[in-house]
Amino acid sequence: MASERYNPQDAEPKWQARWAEADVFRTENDDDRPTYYVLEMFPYPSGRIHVGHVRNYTMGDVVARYKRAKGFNVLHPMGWDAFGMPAENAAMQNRVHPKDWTYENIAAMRGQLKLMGLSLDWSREFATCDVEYYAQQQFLFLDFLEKGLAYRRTSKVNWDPVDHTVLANEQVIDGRGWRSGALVEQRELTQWFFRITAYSQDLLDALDGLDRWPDKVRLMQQNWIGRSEGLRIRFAFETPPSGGDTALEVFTTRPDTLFGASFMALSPDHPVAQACAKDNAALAEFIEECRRMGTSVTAIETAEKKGFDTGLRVRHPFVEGHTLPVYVANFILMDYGTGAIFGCPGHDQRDLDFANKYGLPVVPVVLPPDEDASGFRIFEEAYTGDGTLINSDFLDGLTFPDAKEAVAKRLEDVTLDGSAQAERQINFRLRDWGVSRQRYWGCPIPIVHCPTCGAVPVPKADLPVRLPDDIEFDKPGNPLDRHPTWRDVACPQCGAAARRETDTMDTFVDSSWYFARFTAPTAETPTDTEIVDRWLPVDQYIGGVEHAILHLLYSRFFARAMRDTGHLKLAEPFNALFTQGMVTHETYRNDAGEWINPADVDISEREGRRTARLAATGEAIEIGPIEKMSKSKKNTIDPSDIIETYGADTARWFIISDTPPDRDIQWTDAGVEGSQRFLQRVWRFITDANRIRADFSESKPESMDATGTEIRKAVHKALVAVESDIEALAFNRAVARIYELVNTLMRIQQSLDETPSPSVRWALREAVDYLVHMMAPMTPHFSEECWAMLGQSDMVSVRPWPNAEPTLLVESTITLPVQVNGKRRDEIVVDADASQSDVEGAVLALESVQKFLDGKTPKKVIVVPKRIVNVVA
RNA sequence: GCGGACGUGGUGGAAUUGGUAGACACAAGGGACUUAAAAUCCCUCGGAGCAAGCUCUGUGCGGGUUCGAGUCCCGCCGUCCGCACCA
Repeated sequence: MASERYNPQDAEPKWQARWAEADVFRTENDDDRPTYYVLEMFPYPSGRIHVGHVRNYTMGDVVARYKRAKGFNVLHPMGWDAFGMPAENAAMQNRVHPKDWTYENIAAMRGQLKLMGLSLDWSREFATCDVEYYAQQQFLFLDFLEKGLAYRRTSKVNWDPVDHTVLANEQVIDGRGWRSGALVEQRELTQWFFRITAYSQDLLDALDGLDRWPDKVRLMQQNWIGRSEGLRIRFAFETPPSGGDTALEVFTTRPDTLFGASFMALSPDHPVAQACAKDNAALAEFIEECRRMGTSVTAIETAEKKGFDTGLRVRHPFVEGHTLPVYVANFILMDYGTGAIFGCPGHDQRDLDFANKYGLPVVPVVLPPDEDASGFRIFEEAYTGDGTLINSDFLDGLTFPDAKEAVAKRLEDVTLDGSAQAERQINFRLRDWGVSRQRYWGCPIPIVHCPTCGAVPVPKADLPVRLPDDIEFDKPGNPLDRHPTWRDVACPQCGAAARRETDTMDTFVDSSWYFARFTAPTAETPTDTEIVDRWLPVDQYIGGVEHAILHLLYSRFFARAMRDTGHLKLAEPFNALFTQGMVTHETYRNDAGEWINPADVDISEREGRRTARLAATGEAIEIGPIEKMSKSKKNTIDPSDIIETYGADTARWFIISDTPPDRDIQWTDAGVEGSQRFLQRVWRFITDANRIRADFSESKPESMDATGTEIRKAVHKALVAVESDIEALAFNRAVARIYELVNTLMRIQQSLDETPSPSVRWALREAVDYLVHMMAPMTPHFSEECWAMLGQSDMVSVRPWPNAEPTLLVESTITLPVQVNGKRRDEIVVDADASQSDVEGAVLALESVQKFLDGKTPKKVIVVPKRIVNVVA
């Protein structure tokens, strides 16, 4: 029976096996065709794939399959971002080795991904925890070290005293460790850094050239890099502090407000503050208090501006005899600028709050354009806008850019202790990237610490530094520190007893260059320079917007650092970036307020009213808001369940339908079932068409009849539309085009008589052929099954994309809407090449237009060729 | 606080970038087929007015530019996101 249903449970494993057998998705590096590298952000092997992965990898696969059909040599690899804390947490909780846990998860997830029918070159697969990969990363580290792009210094860190580890700022919640809940301490630790700031300006400038990145991401990176131009000014101390410098340096972007300065403020960590605290117990206590306050968001928002007068005073650079008090203040950051500011209360809100609290003078020096100088006062609100200078001696009357320039010029020429009192400076918010982690499950930093030679790089001949397998997780902290033998080595330089560096690298390092490694995953060096330059930059990178800053910025840094160490030739790794939206789902709760998984809920809808019940017991369930899928709200869907029930193609089709791929998509059962129904509908259509279509060997009739032409026009127009939609990653529009085409074709097919003409039969053959091709990137198994049904012996996955015939895309006549006074009143069919005056004449003759003109002559007739006609009465 | 994005039927969303608003889909309602269900097919579906062709109205709100505005400009309202004591 030809009307059998399409059965994905049989078809999908069959085609997956056929693809694997023929090895059709293996990519060779030496191939004459143009290259196309499409990459989706590789997953962390948590154990199960989630629907977000399905969305991400389906989008990439559509592009990969489409580009392959378009004649490109496509690189579409997959790997695993496999180092990281969850493996160690699992080790502590379940007494499994992080390595076993990780590789088992990878095996499970690889199996799940294979069920999706992705056209991946699995021969290039690797995990970042493979020693072959992290060994190469250690080479890179040594090369960076040699170039000064990696270095070591002490730095303040958030230290969790219970877990014995450093925490990132995001892992500190209200001053406590996110896992342990312990009060976080500030500790000075010696840490390894990558000198990302060496490229601050370049990373910023090059954003302009990334015109195929979302503006949003570029802007976020721009803000993150945070360039500001200003002046570094030295204020002479009236009486220098003990052992300190003779002048205090500050950075400011508002040198124009210098005459409004009424105090100086130091960070509690500023050397001068530290020095003063030595003989001032009260100040030492104040500094301690500032430290305890913490860095959490709420602490910062609610904290009162507080200060402590050190008793020191500095001289105003322009006003002879005028001195300013020096405070230590809790709102000054040590790691921005110089860790010291001059406070101008009139034009900075924080400075104003501070000045009001401590009774310091408030002198307005910038007058808003619409204010009168004599009446202008500042009380509770600082004026931060534009204006002209007042109360400022030689600056009076200048606009504020001019004033900035005037101050800079004058201070550059004034000397203080033999050097200029000020210099222009560009400051960045971006800081060097601390990569040390006190963790086991990461890439070991290839360094040996020798009591005499210091930090000595492990010679390249001795690489890799392998992670030892025999470790214990019985105590918190880094097990490498407690390993009985691993850390004890001879110094590579002097041979004396020395210790290995036990810190491992931040896992963001692993993901900063994996895209390069995919081009030659077994090379003896980090990259094969010959091959990597052929593939990079990645033509299309696809992933979540949550990586807009860190991962993408680090990767851009790595490309530059790898270029400067000879591993690459380019600076920008990703030519085009696409950030996909999240997957959301309704939430459900029972009477007790517990979250319920969608799989356990039955939904019914009558007269627009939706109700939910627990499938097992019939208990009423409350339907909550639609939210991002999360374990905590239990509103997750397991892709494996969906694939088992409906097949991968249904899941793939659903996830790219309807919603634009950069927006959040709502997962609904109804939507999935709709996708399933559509595939069955196409199956029926092709089955029916197959009965009446012409044989593939039959030649094209000399001339097409009207119905044949109608079919062909619909098909060829859909083809070019689908092409441009896929090129634009507008998969939802491509899907809508295909729906439209199938509707049209089915309508025509239903109206055919018993024995259609040769033209129609031939057109129908072409129609199903093209339809199968158009759907193949989205629903590959289904398309193969259709292709086989049409009697083809090869696979549609290796077939070229069909060509549209230009003559079928143009119409000889067009339908123009006719407006009278901007309102649509009628439409008119005209020749495509009709002259404007012909169109105008025809429109004015229309009865509908006459009716609205009411015998009068129109003032004006606007004819927009091939668009619209508007009659102005 | 600073920066940015968005607002279209019951729902997801189209709209060739200033030219027929609501393509396509989901949901809902009605009908056909069936002993029945599933599956499938047909019809209706922004609002108001008449049975219907038809008319008016309609893209968060208020103005403006234009022959013509979902699209451009100004001012509000709302939602979401990023950064945040950055001098």
